[in-house]
Amino acid sequence: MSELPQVSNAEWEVMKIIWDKSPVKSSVIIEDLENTQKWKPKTVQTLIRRLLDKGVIGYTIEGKAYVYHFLISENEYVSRETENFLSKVYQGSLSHMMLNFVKNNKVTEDEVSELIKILERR
Amino acid sequence: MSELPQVSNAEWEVMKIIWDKSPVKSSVIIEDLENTQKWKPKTVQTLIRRLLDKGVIGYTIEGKAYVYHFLISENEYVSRETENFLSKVYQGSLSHMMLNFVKNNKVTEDEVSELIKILERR
DNA sequence: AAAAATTCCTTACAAGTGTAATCTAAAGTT
DNA sequence: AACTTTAGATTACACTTGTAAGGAATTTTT
Repeated sequence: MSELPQVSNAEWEVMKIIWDKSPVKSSVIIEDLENTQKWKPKTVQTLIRRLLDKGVIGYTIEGKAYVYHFLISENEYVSRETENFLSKVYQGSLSHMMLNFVKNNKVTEDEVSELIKILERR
Repeated sequence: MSELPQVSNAEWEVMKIIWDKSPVKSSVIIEDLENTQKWKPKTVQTLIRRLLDKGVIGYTIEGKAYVYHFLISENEYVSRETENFLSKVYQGSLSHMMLNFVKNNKVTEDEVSELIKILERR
């Protein structure tokens, strides 16, 4: 199902926190992004609201503030983003991507051994 | 230099053709995308125009029609897109991505051997 | 209780995007 | 030369996104 709502880049930053810390109060999200992204609290609240509207997150009320949680898992989104990216840039092929990395010397010696280890341990 | 202009997804489809066939007449681009994407000729022309405005492509006049060529290489864009993607989704780490692929069984046996071959041949 | 602070909801607004249609000028056809 | 076709330029228009500010209600502080 292509039912995953779109999540913009800015919204993605909010999702990272929610995936990480869910359930989480907005104050925590706001503080985090105020530091890491220099976003105003109002900006963050807009992003949270949009994610609610899109049905990507939900909340329960706990005393005064809302406590947010994700409704769609990180894995679903990561998978979709990855597929989209690979098909857009590398004809959908991970090997293509790897080839390009190697060809352009974008991987260090160490990383190469790590990658091989990961692949062999499969 | 972060001077690479943004290229949207739809524009990217146009670029793929231009990178592939440059120098190329608009009629060729239009026909291609009419088939592969079901886009109207006018839509494609808009995209071409925007790429011109952004300075991603240029043209020379040849008789009646323009002949387009890229001004920024595919490699530059592929690199940037890849970096953006990795840093957004996998904390900038190719190993992370690979780990995820392996963990979620997103690679076939064959692809694994191919990847290893690519890595070893480096 | 009044004042202040917090948190959510509503509104804003420009730039970018997807997806074209219309207008205009040049070139080809009759 | 008039007519038709083609291709670029201009205009359109709604939706998304980044980036907030203003209002309202509720809670906390004094």
